Amino acid sequence: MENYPTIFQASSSTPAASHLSMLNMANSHAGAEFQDQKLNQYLGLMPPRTETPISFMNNNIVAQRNNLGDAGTAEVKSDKKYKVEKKPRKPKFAFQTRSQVDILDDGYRWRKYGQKAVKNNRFPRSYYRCTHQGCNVKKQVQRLSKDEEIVVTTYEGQHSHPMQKSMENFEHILSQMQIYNSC
DNA sequence: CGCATTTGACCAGCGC
DNA sequence: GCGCTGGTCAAATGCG
Repeated sequence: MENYPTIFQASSSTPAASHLSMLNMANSHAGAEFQDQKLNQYLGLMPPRTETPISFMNNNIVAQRNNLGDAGTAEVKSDKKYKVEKKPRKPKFAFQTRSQVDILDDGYRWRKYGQKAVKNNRFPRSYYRCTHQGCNVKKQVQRLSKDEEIVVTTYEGQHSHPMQKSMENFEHILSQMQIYNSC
């Protein structure tokens, strides 16, 4: 399995706290300052396969990215029906959250299009696509086998539309993160 | 009825 | 070349 970087480690130990609006920071034009100035800067310039965590916001939240490239928008059609992305692929952003539930409400609507068993993991990986027309943002959701409270959500692409839910969720998540990080 | 989910099949990439 | 694995498709099914 590819080792996607973990952008955030957050906690939402109750289902009611599973809103993750901060995802928008890394994937849309919603305009959080640190997205452009810090996150993109770091993420765009990280050397290949760098494992060094980069801290921002506070010392307990790390951002990492592998070098998947950013020229991956080109797609080719195989001789059959499948659309296959060329490599290098789009940048991916992984969020690691501690949650009882797999489905994190990040303010966007997602449609599940696949599920696969993962090697060395007793939990399947689920594949989701943003249902907004023209927006082909994808995400994968996977629960860790060694710690089944940890849910890794991997985002690919940028939303081309505003999120459909209010930013209240974001504040809620931020407070959750602060609680988590103070532990 | 419309939309979301499930699930088996298919395809591509990679390592051996 | 072959097998394994990840990613996607699409028909069937479920649900409000």
